[in-house]
Order: sequence, then structure tokens, then C-alpha cells
Amino acid sequence: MSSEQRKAFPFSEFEPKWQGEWEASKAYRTPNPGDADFDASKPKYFVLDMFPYPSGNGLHVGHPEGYTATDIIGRFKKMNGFNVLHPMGWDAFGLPAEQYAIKTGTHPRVTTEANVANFTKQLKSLGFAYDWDREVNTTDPGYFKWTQWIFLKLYNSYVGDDGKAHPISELEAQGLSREEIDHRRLAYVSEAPVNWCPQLGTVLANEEVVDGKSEVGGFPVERRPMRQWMLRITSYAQRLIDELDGLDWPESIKLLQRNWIGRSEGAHVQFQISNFKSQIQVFTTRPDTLFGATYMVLAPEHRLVDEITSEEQLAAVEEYREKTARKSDLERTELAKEKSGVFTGAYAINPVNNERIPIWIADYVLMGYGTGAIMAVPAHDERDFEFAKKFELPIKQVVQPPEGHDWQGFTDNGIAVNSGFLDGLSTPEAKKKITAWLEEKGLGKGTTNFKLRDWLFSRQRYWGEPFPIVWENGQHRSLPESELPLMPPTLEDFKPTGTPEPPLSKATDWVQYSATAKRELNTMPQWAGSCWYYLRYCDARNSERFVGVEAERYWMTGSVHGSQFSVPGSSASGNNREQGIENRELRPGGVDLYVGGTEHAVLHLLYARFWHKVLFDLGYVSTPEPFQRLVNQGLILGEDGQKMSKSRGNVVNPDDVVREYGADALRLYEMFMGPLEQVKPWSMKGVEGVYRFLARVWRLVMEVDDEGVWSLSKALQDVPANKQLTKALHETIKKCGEDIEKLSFNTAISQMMVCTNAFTGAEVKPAGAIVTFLKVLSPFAPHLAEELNAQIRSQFPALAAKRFLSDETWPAYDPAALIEDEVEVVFQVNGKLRDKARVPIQATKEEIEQIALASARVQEFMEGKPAKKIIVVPGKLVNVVV
RNA sequence: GCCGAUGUGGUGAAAUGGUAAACACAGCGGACUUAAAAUCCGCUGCCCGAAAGGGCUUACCGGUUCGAGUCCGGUCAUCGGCACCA
Repeated sequence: MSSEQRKAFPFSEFEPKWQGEWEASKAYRTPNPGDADFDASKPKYFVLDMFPYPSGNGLHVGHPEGYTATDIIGRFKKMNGFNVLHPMGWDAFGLPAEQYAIKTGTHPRVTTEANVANFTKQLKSLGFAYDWDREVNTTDPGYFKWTQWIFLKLYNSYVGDDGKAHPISELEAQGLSREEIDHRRLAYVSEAPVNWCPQLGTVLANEEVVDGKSEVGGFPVERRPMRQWMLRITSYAQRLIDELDGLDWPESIKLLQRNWIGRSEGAHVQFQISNFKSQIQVFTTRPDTLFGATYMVLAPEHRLVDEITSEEQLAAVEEYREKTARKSDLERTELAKEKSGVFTGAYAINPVNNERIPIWIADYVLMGYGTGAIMAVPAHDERDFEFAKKFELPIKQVVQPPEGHDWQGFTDNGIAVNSGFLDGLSTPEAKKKITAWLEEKGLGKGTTNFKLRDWLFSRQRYWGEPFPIVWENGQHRSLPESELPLMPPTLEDFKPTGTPEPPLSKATDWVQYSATAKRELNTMPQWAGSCWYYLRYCDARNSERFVGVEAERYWMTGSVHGSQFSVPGSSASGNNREQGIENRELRPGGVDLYVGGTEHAVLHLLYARFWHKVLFDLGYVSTPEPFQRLVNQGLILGEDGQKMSKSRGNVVNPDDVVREYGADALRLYEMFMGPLEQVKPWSMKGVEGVYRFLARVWRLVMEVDDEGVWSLSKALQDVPANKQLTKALHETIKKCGEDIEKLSFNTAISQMMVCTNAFTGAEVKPAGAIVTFLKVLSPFAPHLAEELNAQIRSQFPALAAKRFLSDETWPAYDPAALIEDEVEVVFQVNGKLRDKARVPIQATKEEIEQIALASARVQEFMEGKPAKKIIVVPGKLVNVVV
């Protein structure tokens, strides 16, 4: 549609006008506790979007999907008397900005600023009710000062026996040595094999490596040992699993996190190495199969390999180790099907039967999980089974499967056989008994293992938060808080060095902290800033603290007074959940609703929960969990049903849609497409459909003359709505209110369409009822609703909202208006629909039954047989069974 | 391989165990118009039938129920996640 063509309603005039008025009057400013206009009697509602990375491509149609959903909820809650916190900000550190900067030579701060300006303009053109005074930007020194501050909290904390974070000073008081303390810090330095990506010139977290390639860019990743900063997230593994229980998250996302953390129960078992002093410790989830262990496998990198390898096997072992080391992770997983390995020449003693069993090395045993060594039970483990077949190692049955299963490769529960004192026990019983036996003999111990590894937290980048750490005499120490924020150096050349040496090394002056101390050269990963931004929104301009005490308490718990949490996690148990919803103080999460994509299920959402728990343990926040309710919006596909991408040419630009159909149409369409959580394809025809709907609403109030000038419709009058319109209106108030709570926006919109169609058919338009309708419409299409309200106010000042519709109260529906005198009841014979009739609403069951039996069509299908049974559902149906 | 989600008209979809397909899109017909666009009104799951009407229909098979898109068991397909985790 060209711009010359007349628009169905002048959205391009009134949308910017209202955006300007809302901004000028700070219509969506949200006062904090302590502000003069703060109303402590109102409940709070914190509705959060996953803040965007301001990329150079600008807004994608996927962004407004979640943002419109939260905007509708926020506006609705405000009209229902809540103090609503609905903020927006920028996750602006990160690889793409730096990659772009390297390519173009423009400083990342410059491109980031330009991108933020563009995103801001785009978001403002959509009329979201954000409190822009609370805007945060992770690259702002006033923000990353506190990211660095939280890092110092991690650096200066350890996890005690109670499973909670404590200040490191407690260990100092106990007289622990410097080395012992460094060993316990939540942020620590480790020299370990890490994921190094040569093309990106940085290391990556496990979570950022997909199929052996970098998540950003898809470049190969290799493992190499490097000195890196790690965060001890594994200390929180159990709590990160347990405390999911109290959260209103999709079960699938909870499961994804549980699987990622990967808890498994089993035992550590010690195996003596024959003719050596050393022992091999293995982790197994099946200690009950110990009698079936016929060989052992060490990871090729295992430190005992050097010690135990025999002369004859030395060459073969060395060759195999080198070959494995050269393999990238990708190759190691791709070749997973074919087992490989080499005998070390050494033997271990099986502690239960003193049998000598060979020790092999093989790359199917991973150094990073468990102890990097396994006892192989080929009869009852698929991988061991394959390996044993290939290398002709003995396979010994120790579990009797149920009827009809082959014991070879049987991995489920059964009955222990050939297992001495375990014989006849079921698998769970045998596990218990052997674990007790091992513990008694000092040969092993029941243990829990997690797949989750500690979080690799340093990157060799320029565009990230510098660590507030200096090195002196080979030791690290933290900067005092007074030196925060630690600004990055102003580098002209921020390109990677081509070696693992970070680019900050080029800032030689900056690096030299003092005559004897140098700064840490790594920077933090992009996730750092997004781990706590929701807290900053509560008090975004606070320069004294990362978030004010009262602001945090109010927005996270709703309480203006003390915190209710004394024992972390205890309130998060399933039993308290129902109560917790009643009594919001008992809910573990602070943010009432968090909407964003699934792609953050295990990255951002896990990291943020971890930081939040540390801050909670240390007493800096009031809730054990950050996000109470999480909703994932579904991906929007291109018109061709494929994922939108430049190469496919199916990308829809929200700016184009706003230009041609207006912001309200874009908002409404994205909500009308289907359920929020569903994946759904874009359709421009669909946009036109909601655009037509908005035009119909417009024409309820406005009419056009021959010159194309719009004026208030003469059909609009100050008269009460008739019974039929009143019913349509009140049904709409009811259904939209309920649907918004359920996030069922598509059905709310269809109800508004039904209502509008009813009003369109009426000759006289009752102005008061239309204003009520506009209130219901306003969270969805705020510009149109505001404009029509203002138009109506010009002639019927008593009927319209005085200032903005968002200041109005959500209308109440009258249940009496919904009731009709007569209802249609359907008559079934043997469950098949045969007739219908309108009956008075107060008709008794007996009366309805009589009407049904009197129906000629019912009688015809009863074929003269007597009714065996008659089911009457008042107001609905009668089913006659013959 | 394991885990999860989803299967309803030509399309997006709707349906507290109670009239399947609301609301839209597309299509068809009509009104207005010199004409078109826009707007307004009507029709539109499939099969048989001139019609009245009848039969069938929520991926497939079976079960529970007076009654199943909805609940239970099984099968298949698509999408997403994880994947040598001992």
C-alpha cells in the first residue's frame, strides 16, 4: 500500500502524537518506595522482558511478540490497581558488537550507542508502557560498576557446609591459609582444559559450545589447557535443581535445566592397581553390578596413565593419547559410534572377588565427568558392551532381566545373579547393600554426581567488563570497592592478538597497576550483565548500592517491611506452592512474570538463578529465586513456514509493518496469530485482518466526509446500550479480563471482534458503552483507544476518560447483564444431536426433559422404544438413551 | 538412542468431558459504484441428495463414559532439546 493511498484510519497521525504525550507527561513512570507519589497500599507487579542485545539489524518481529504480551499484562495490572514495574534495557556487551567493530574499525561503543538509539526509536514507535527512567545498559559504567561489585562478592565468598555462600572472612578467621582459601572461592582461577575458539580468539563456556562449534559464528572449538577464571556454580547444583519446584515455569524448561545439571546417584569405588601403590577411584551408578566388572577404563588424560603403563604398551598408549588430544570435541563426538582404546598393560583388583581385571584407556571415558575412570560392566552397559565385543573382553552376567529380555546388554533393573552376597536382590536393594558393604570396608562411598561443570567466566575480549583483579607476585587479589567501576582502557586497536593473550594486553599503561602489580587482562562474558539486570531495574539510578534495600524488597516480595525468607529453599517445596500463590510472600521468585525465548533455558536462566542465590545467601536480596513465573514465547516463522533469515529472504521488518498498518495493528496481529507460546508463521494477510478490525472500531466513533475529513460520528449518542449490546460488552469485559490473566490474547482479541461486530450492526452507537469498550481495548491497541477516547471527550466530556485510559480502572462486568431469558438446549438420542429448542432459563430439569421428549424428531429417533436413561444438563442438553 | 512438545477445514486457529470448527485469512455470491478499490450483507469441513434430510469427520488403533478433539493405553508423523555423563 503506498502512502498516497488513503489509510483506513489516520494512525500515522495519532500514534506518534500519543507517544509524545505519554512521554512528555511521564504517563508510565513508576514511583519507588520513598517517592512522594508512591502508594504503599497497592500490590506490586513486576513484569519483565528478556532485554535485547541491540544488534545492528534492529528489531526483529520476534521482539515485539514478547514485549506486547508483557505490555498488555502490565497495562492491565495497572488498571487493576497494581504498582506495575515494566522496564526495558540493553544487554549491550558481547561478541557481535566486537566482531563488527573488528570488521569495520569502528569502536564498539560507537556502534553500540547507535544500535541502542535505533532500538529505542523502534520500541518507542510501538507504544510500550515502559518506565524509561529505569532504562539500564550493561555497558554503562554506572551499571557495570555493580557487575564488577557482584563479581567481588563471588570472589570473596565460599560455600559452607550448610550449602550457602558465606564471606571469605569467615575462613580467614578460622586461620586457613591463603592457598586453602583460594581453593574455596566462588570465583577462582583454574588451569584446566577449556574450550578455545581460534577464530573468535576466545574461550567459551560449555553452554556456548554446540556440537563442538561455537554457538556464535559456528567456528570449531578445541580443548586446550589455559589459566581461566571459573565460577563455582557446581556448589549450587543441588539447590538449582531443588528450588525449581516452587517456580511457575513450564515443566519442559524445568526438565531442561534438571537434565543440564544432570544429577545422578551412585557410588565411588576404589580399585587397587595390581603391583602398584596407587588406587583407581571410579564413579558408578550401578555399584550393584560390581561383580560383573571385567575390565576398567581410564580417560586418556587420566594422571595415572603415565604411572601404570607397561613397557610393552607404552608406544601404543602414547600414540593413542596423542591421537585423542588432537581430536576436537566435534570429532570425538562424531566418531562416537565406533569404540576405540588401548590396553595399558596394568591390572586392577576387583574388590568384591579379588579378580585381576585389565586396565584400558579409551576416549569414551571423559576426564571431565565423575573421576575420569570407570569400572566396565559389559553385560549391563551399552558402551562397555560394544567395547568388550570389539576388543574381545569377557562379558559376565550379574543381573537377571525379566522374562523375554536378553541379559546381554540389559541395562534396566532386574535381580542380582553371580554376585555372591547380592544374589537374589532386586537392583535397588543390591545397590543399597553393596554401598553399605563398600562403606564398611572403606572401599567406597555413596555419592551424587552432576554433569554440570563450573562456569568458565573469562573471555579474551575487549568489549566486556574488566575483572576488578590485580596480580602481584603470581597471586591475585581484588581491587577495593572504592576503585569501581574499573573502566576498560581506551584502545584504538581492540583486535584479538591471535594468541590466547587477551587484547587488553595491548594497553600497556593500563595493565601496569603499580610498580609491582598488573591488572587481570581477561574480561567477563556477556552473561555477566544479564545475570542481575532485573534487580537494577528496581532502582536503576542508585549510585550507592547495586539496588536500594527497600526498592529491592518491595519489587521482589511486595513487602514494604522485612523479608520473609529465613531458610533458603525451604519455602520452595511443592507443598507450599499452592499457599505461596495465595500468599505472595512465600513465593520463592521475585519477578512476577518473565517472558522470553526458549534459547535461554539453560544459559541465562541458570546463570541468573545462581548469582541470585549467592546474593540471597549473603543477604543482599530477599528471595531465593529471581523469576517466579516464566513464559516462553514461540518463534515467529516467515510466511513460508521457515525460520526467518536474510538468506531465505523471508524476514519481516517491524518498521515496515508500523509504517503501513500502524503500531496497534502490529501489536494486535502478533497477539492474534495464535497462542503466545506456540511457533507460528507470519502472514501479511493476517495483519490486514486485524487492521480492518481496528478500522471498524475507528468507524464506530468516527465518520468521514466527501473530502476525506474525519469527524465524530453522528450515530454516536449519549444513550444507554440496549440489552443485546450490553450483553456483548459485558461478555467482552469478562472474557478479556480472564484471557489476559491466562495470557490467552488471541481469544481475547476474537471476543473484542465479536463485540465490535455487534456494535457495528447497531444504528445508534451508545458512547458510554464504547468508552468502556475502549478501556478493554486499550492494553492491546493503546494509541487507537486513546485517540477515540479523546475524540469522544470532545463532545461527551462526562463519558470519556479524563486524562489517559491507562489511568482508568479496568471496568467491572455485571453478571446480570450476561444472563439471557432463554437458552438453546440441544436434544440428543443415544448421544447424537437430533433437535434443539429454546427454553426459559429457569426451566427445571423435569420441564426440559418433557420438552425434549415431546420433540417430534426425538420421538422419531427413539423409534417408539422406552427411554432407558435420560441425562439432563440444564442450560445445555438432554440426552435420551434407548 | 533418550527426553519434551505438537498433530482439528484450503490457511492461522477456537472449544470447564456436553451443538466440533468461534474469531480471522483465503475463496464464492450480493449491495453501493460508470468502473475499480474501500465498505456493508450473505455463503463456505467432506460425501450422498433437486430439496427436506441423512451419513462421515479432530493423525491412526483400541478403551473408559449416556456422551471423548478433550480422560486412559498403544502406534505413527513433525518439530525442539540432549546425546559415549559411567
